[in-house]
Parts: sequence; C-alpha cells; structure tokens
Amino acid sequence: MKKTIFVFSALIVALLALFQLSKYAYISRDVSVEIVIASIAIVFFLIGLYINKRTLQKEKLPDTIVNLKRVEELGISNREYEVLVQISNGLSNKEIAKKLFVSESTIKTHVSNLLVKLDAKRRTQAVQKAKQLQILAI
Amino acid sequence: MKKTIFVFSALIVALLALFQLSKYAYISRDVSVEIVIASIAIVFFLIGLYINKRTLQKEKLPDTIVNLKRVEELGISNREYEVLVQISNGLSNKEIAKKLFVSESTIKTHVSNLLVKLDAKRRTQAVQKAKQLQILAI
DNA sequence: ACGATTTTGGTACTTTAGTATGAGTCTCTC
DNA sequence: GAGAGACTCATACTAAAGTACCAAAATCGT
Repeated sequence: MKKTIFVFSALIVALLALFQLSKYAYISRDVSVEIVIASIAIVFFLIGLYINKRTLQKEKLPDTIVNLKRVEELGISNREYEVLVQISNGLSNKEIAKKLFVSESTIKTHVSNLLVKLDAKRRTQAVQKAKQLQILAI
Repeated sequence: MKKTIFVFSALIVALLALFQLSKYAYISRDVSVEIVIASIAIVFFLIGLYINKRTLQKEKLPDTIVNLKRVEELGISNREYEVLVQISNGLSNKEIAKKLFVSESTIKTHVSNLLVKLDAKRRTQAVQKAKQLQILAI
C-alpha cells in the first residue's frame, strides 16, 4: 500500500511537471503542443504497463509459496514435514529412510502421524490435500 | 498479433481525437488545457494497465494446461489416463474401480502399465513425473 | 531441572499396491 | 475377416504401505 501511494504521488508530480512544460511549449511554437501531448500519452501508457506488471507479478507469487503457518496449525512437526516433501517427490518409505538417515520404522511412524493430521487414508491423498492446503509447493 | 495492430490503431485514433479536443479547448479557455492533458494522461495510463493485464494473463495460462500430445507420445491410452487422474486425486485402486465401474484387477493392470510408461516404481512417483511432464494439471 | 514434545525405533499385524501371466471381448483398420 | 490395440478380468504371488502399541533418547521452553 505504501508503494501505491508513492507511485501515485510520483504521477501527480510528473503531471504538474508536464503542465509547466506544456505552457512553455505552446508559447514558443504551435506545433510542439501535439508533441507534448503525444509524449504525455506515451509516458503514461508506459507507466500503466509498468505498474500493472509489478502488481500482477506479485499476485502470481503466492500461488507457489508454501503456507508455513498452516503447517503449524495442523500440528505437523519439522521432521514430519520433511517426510511429506519426500513423499510428494515419489519416494518410498525405505528411500526416505535412507535419505534422512533413520530407520524405515521411523518413517512409517511419521507417515502415520501425517495421515492423521492431514485427514488422509493414503500417502497419495496426503500429497493432494497438502497441495490444496498450500503447504506443499506445486 | 492482429489484436496488437488493432490496439495500436485505436491508440493513434484516440491520440488524433485528443489533438482536436485540445485545439478547441485552449482556444476557448486557458484552464482547460490542464484538464485535457490530465485526461490524456489518465486515459493512456488505463490503456497501459488494460493491455498489460491481457498479455500477462495469456502468459499465465500455458502453465496449467495439460500437454495432451505428450500423453500420446508416451503411449498412454484414454483409460490409463483416467486412472492416472484418479491416482493423483489420492484414490485407492478399489475406489478407482468403483468410480470407473470396473474390477480392481483391471485398475491394477492399468496402473502397472502406467508405471512402465511413466518409468516410475510407485504411483506417487508416477504422479510426480506426470506433473513434471505437464500431462497432469497442477 | 523438569515436563512436554519431538524424534527415534521396534514388533506384530492387516491392508494396499504392484508383478507376472494368461485370456476373453470389443473396436478399428487394412 | 484377420490382426492390432485397447479394455476387461482372474489367479497367485511378492513387496510395500499402513495400524497399533509401546518405549527410550533427544530437544526445548520456562
């Protein structure tokens, strides 16, 4: 919101500056009025392009960003979350165990807890729900 | 490209129209020059916003669209693809069987074929690979 | 330091998932 | 109408996945 205020202030300043320019312009010559108007149009057209690009790019980002607050809310621990990520990467319990340097039993415990916390019956469903809840990157 | 040409033609027409307005305006009164310039600025600013929104929205779409050509290239049949979609929705073989009105054996066959065609060892990996290949919506 | 989580691990068991193999039906094409 | 693919289904098996229950370390907040 602060940036929006700044941008609009800058716009007003630019507008006032152009007023001054235009006054000097049509005093000296008559043809330059068209040029001033054209340049105003082009400048504000470009400003419009730029601002929109900025805002739309910001709208894009939240789609892929992980909602870590929700992970806490669901009571999912750090280790459990790590396991969840590996599940979504398509790894088996044994593979996850190797990757995280623990036994397969441990992973099974984590997975069981995850299924309860995500209200899922299978790991595939857990992944689907996690992505819906935006706690996993798409 | 055709739309771009149309938009820029419209811009030129609008510019010419504003020239005419501005000429009449500063003949009658001096204050209205500022108003004309301001309105030009606002109009072109909004045009800039609009055009950019259009183009950026088009860029967004291809990210979520499914690449059906690649499904064919991998030799995945229609029925297999249906099963793949249900897997990514987190359903079990039994649930998929009910949903598609076939036996669980049939689903197992489809899944086995899918795993070979997607070069995956598990259904979770199949989903992950399918999304990487953009044959499944994210 | 103490209680509360978290993380780890085990055993024993049930349920899914996945493989291998074979085979019948159906549709489309040449 | 013969063959190719796709779809269906079954049996028998192996391999994962998941549940239930318990319990010892490790970590962390106050």
